[in-house]
Amino acid sequence: MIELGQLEQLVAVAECGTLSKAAEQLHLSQPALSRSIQKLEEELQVTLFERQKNKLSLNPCGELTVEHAKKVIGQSRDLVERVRAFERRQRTVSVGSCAPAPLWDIVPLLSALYPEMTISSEMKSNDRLLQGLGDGTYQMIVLPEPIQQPGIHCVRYGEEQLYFSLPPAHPLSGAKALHLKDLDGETMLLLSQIGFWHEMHREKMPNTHFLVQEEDFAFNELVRASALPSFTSDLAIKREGNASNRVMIPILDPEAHATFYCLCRADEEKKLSAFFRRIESPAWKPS
Amino acid sequence: MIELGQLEQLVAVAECGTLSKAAEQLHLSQPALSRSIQKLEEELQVTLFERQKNKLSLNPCGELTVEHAKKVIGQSRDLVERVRAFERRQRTVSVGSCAPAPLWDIVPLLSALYPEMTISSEMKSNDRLLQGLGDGTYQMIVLPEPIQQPGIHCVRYGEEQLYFSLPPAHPLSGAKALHLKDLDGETMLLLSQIGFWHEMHREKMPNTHFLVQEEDFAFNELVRASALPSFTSDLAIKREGNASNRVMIPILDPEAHATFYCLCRADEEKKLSAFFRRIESPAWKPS
DNA sequence: CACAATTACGAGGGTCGTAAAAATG
DNA sequence: CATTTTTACGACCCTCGTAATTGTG
Repeated sequence: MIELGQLEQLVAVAECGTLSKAAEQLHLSQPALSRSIQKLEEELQVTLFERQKNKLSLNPCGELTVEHAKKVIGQSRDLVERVRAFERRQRTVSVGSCAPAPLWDIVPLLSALYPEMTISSEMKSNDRLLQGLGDGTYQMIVLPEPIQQPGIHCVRYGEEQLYFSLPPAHPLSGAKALHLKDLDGETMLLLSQIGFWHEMHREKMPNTHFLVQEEDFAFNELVRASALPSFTSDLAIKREGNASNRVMIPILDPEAHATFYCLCRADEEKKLSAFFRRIESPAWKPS
Repeated sequence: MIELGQLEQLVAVAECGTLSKAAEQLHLSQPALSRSIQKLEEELQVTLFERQKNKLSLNPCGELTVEHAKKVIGQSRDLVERVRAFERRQRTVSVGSCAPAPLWDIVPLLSALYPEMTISSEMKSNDRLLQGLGDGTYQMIVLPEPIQQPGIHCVRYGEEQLYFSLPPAHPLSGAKALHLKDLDGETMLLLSQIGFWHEMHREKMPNTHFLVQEEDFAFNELVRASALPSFTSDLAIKREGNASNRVMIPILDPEAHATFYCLCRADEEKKLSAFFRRIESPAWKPS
């Protein structure tokens, strides 16, 4: 039986041009490679090289063999890649979310419920999420609205309320509640990884100058150190505590309030049943 | 590195359902196969089977692997096949002819000129021959007419004259020459392997009842033992001598005279140059 | 004389088979 | 108790590397 190792050796010789160089590349002694090639020719019952005592060069038959060998080798590499990728996917739950807050609870919860699984998560636009749910990129997605579709399982997850985070010296820091337009036109700090909330900011506060921060740490430092207004939410406050020297003022616009829904494909609902049972139970509250 | 042998073993286990049966099929002890499979899983870094102490069954990942393994194995078999076929073709000259007589000389001549080559020959219709010359099935063909085409090399080879072979007792056995229609309507012996001559018989002797013989030996026996008229030709007479107790009478119809031409693709003319030089030399005569 | 391929030969590793163990229906 | 898988162990074959040979530019 012909073996992949032999084909690799043949290709190496073909590409190096000489046995010695190929042997070096293959971490093999040159005599060993010489024998291997001879054995390959024996098993194929075909001579692949022109022998000129001192030189070895592919004959037409050898060139054809190399050509096919590359295909076979490529396909075998492909096999390994695909199988490993498949296995990895079997062992991972991919979650896509429209906003960061739901992931704060969902990822740890999934980790706890499926300890042998890898949990991967990312944020994307609603469109991308739905598409990814369909094509298998995600096993579960979080949207700010319910989807009623055959083949899709949809469960209400929780809510999030947006707040302004103002320094006490701000003129509006005494207000009980505000609208988005009340601060429109000012300069505000904003995190970049906030998912679908970005749309709202663009639409309802078109005149605001946002200083967008990529990093969580940098954002928090600026919030503490500067007098610039920024955003937060009930979930963020629960998670990180009240930022020192900041006043949190709820935002009255309906767009500043989100209700999140967890969706998965109906044919994968069973695998995630433990998760859905948990978030559907009366005891469940986003912490 | 993963090897084809391991993939074959995997496929065998998948198809046999059990290690023992697969081991038997592979002419291998069952423990050895058990280890090989384990090693494959190790190298893939993936478990392929569900282990139930007593039973071994493919998991989804294993099924995927088997699927791809079959492809790789198939492609490697294909490699061997193609390479061997290519090598065989490198070492053979395939000749196609419209009639048997030219091959009597051409095949031995090619064998003598190219002693390291295998000469293969067969008879086909003119259409098939031309097609086969184009697609590489034949390196050379023999037609009863010249072809003037760019990319095709065409050389006159020789001629053949058809004769009636009559028993002395036949009413026409005294004639100096005859036409085909003179014997139309009688019962005649005919060889099956006569190439394009068949068309002529069908067209010019539509009322004749032909007793077609598949075998050369049977035909000759019947010619000797019976009083049935048959055909022969100048080339056949030169080759086999005058059949005892038969009168050979030339046939006057132009269709009973053939001029043969040897054709090859212009891009292969060089390989066959020795042959063409020979048949173009003034000394050449079909023996 | 450096470099390339082949042949010879001894050592080491890997794979095989036999034997034994564990588990199942 | 027959069947199946896995582990243990010793033997053997195969391939490797070193060394030597031959041939070339």
